[in-house]
Amino acid sequence: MAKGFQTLPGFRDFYPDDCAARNYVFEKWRTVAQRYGFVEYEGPVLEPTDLYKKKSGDEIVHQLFCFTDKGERDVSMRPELTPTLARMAAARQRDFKKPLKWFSIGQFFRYEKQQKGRGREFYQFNCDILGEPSPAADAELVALSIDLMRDLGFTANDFKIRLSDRNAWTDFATRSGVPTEKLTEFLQVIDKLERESDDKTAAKLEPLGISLESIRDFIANGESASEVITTILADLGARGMADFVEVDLNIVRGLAYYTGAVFEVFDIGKGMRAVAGGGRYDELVNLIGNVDMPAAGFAMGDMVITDLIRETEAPNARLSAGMAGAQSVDIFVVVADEEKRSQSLEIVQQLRKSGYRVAYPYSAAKVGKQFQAAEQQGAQIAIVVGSEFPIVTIKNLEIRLETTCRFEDFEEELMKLLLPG
RNA sequence: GUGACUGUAGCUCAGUGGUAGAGCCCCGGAUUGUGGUUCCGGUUGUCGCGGGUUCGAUCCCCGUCAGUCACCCCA
Repeated sequence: MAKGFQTLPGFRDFYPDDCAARNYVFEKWRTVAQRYGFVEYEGPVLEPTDLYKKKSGDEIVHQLFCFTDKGERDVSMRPELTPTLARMAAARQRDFKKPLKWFSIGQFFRYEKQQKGRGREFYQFNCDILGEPSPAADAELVALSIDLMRDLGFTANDFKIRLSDRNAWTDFATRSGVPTEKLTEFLQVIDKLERESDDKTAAKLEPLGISLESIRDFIANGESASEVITTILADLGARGMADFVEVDLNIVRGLAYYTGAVFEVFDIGKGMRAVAGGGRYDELVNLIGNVDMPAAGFAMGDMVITDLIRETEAPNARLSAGMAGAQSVDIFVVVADEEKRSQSLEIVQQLRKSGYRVAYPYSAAKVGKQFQAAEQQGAQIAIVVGSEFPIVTIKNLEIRLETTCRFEDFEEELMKLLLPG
């Protein structure tokens, strides 16, 4: 351990169990997105650094894995997908019917100090609707995130959606006389409202001519703060999802590019972390690709959600079941007599051809050991091939019931054993 | 980038100023063809790395690297 190589800080090895857990999450992401009619896409892992500077400013470079390639290009490992998506959508926007409903599952890199729920490499699910200005698109994304959480095994007791609308705040600011150029600064103050002391917040608000009380009042009446929120709530209510949603104007999200509704998937009681977040960004595609295209989307990272799954009973049970299913075989062929190894192989391949997951021992081993191996690999069925071949024994390992039959009939007998259960 | 805590077998951790243990895991076995229990046996460590104090350090001190957590940030 002291010698040899280790992973770089913030990078992970995925041993089979880790990989199974990761793939379980991926599978949920993918199936729920497809259930909503989203199609999958992917972009390059390496992009010109300017792509990110354009969106986020020059300081972003400190948090990028960036370098100069052999062609003297300034390049970066992607820290997020949205700029790539904006470029792709803009470049071929005439090729696609609107709205575009696209999702992606990919790996991202950020040069940051790692901590709980955050490494230098992670996977992220991105889900976006482009070319659709209606709040119906925002509601659809919220609904998708709710269904995703439910598919993972979470209930309304485990998480909630905190829904907000940046325009509610910009309207509020305008009414209150905040100059346009101070808007971003104002939103930053709102963003930090929950984390900063009242005194500090009040001090920051003073030069903007706004009182903390008026902010509090506004938040208290969030439900009626904007028409968009009302529309989204009605939409989600019609889906029977009202219980999951809470209007919370505290949410504005740090990003400068959000232009309308924003939301976060928030866990309840396990440390109150945001497990996913997103919102409307109607101007970003234009900024990156010079094409006007309204857009909304959200993203979920693998680290926080996996932590949360492991810490919550029902979701964790589902995860374990999913992992076990992915890592087990269906049938174990016991080579009881080495003389019959070639006949065993014939059976093995026939079963595999039929689509079963099949394992068998590579070297001579006692029958007891082989049954142990069958057990350990999660096989439901063992087929014993021994000296009595062409008679073989088929055993259902769960109910410990076995029958014998001729080798020619074993698949038929197999079905009988699998069905009664 | 800042701070706190931690760093002993593959894993979870004991331990003592005189060169180390337990459990789990893994491997083998329990009168030669039937499995989750049980029993027996076995392997493994430059005690994170470098330096210092000391007759001597895994244990004390400094540094470094790594990990964990918090802050910052969070696309």
